[in-house]
Amino acid sequence: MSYSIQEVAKKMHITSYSIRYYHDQGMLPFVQRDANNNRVFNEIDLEWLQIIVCLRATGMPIAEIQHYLRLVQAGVETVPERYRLMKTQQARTQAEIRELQQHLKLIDRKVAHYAELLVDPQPDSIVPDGLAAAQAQVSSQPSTK
Amino acid sequence: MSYSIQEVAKKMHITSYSIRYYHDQGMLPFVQRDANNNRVFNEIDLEWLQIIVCLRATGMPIAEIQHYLRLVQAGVETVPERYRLMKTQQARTQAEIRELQQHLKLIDRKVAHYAELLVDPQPDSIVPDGLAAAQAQVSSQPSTK
DNA sequence: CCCTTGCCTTCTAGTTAGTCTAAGGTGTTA
DNA sequence: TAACACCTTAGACTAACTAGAAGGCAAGGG
Repeated sequence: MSYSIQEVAKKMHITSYSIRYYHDQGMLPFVQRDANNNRVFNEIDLEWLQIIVCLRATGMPIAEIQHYLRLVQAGVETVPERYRLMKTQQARTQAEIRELQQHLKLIDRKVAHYAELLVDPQPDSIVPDGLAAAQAQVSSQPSTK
Repeated sequence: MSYSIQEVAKKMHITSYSIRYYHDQGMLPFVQRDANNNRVFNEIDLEWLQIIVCLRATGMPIAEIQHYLRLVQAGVETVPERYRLMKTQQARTQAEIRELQQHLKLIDRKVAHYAELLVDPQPDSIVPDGLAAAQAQVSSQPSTK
């Protein structure tokens, strides 16, 4: 099976712009062209793109992905470095998930707070968002340390 | 208590560049200056910055954070919109976490695969990274669709 | 008193990773 | 034969930082 750039874009949930960008950066070295110079993607290209999308989404910079690609193409003697690279990425992603979960807690609190206010509106209450307090501060001493 | 920009940067795990950037964008409206024109941050500013960092880390664009800030400053009648905004951000963050967990699975598989290769090296085996297969494809038919 | 160190300032330029527009080619359908 | 849909490239634009240059101010040491 072969696919057009738009089909691939839809399949991968990214834009065709990004795919062209990755291709321009040499990250899709096996993409073919048809008689009209259009890019033609096959299963292998999709597999590669899947990895690129995964690594990008988990925060790996383009340059590092390019390096990884070169390692894979270089053959089995680069397996140790590939292993280290993936281990690092694994740790990075786990950390990122934990961080997001922390941030989510704050958002959950905000949601709960606003839900409460919606049910039981406080007439301009005390310290709701840390902003009522802020405005109190503004009108108090100028506090030049 | 009041803090210098570097102290705040350390506390919040962001750079002083980012803090100045947020301040320049009007997102820290209560930051004071000392006699030397240096920025002086207090607890309220830290609270605000905490929210900014949280919303940015969970993917909210600067413009939307600015909008949220304006809502908070506008008073209680904006609580319904603030609620909707935070609900959206909550959903966005939950989706992002799920997505990262999916991507992590692929990374886990790569790690496991390389770990196996390290213990039991396959002499340039079949379809390890989707690249041995790719190179096979290259040397086969040019496939101009 | 001067000099260095260190932290701050503003302004400006550069970076990353896309994202989009313009101008144009090709192929299918009405 | 024209309209439409799809592709192409080159290059401009964007968001959100990120960094460098040039300089102010205060503390401390010789």
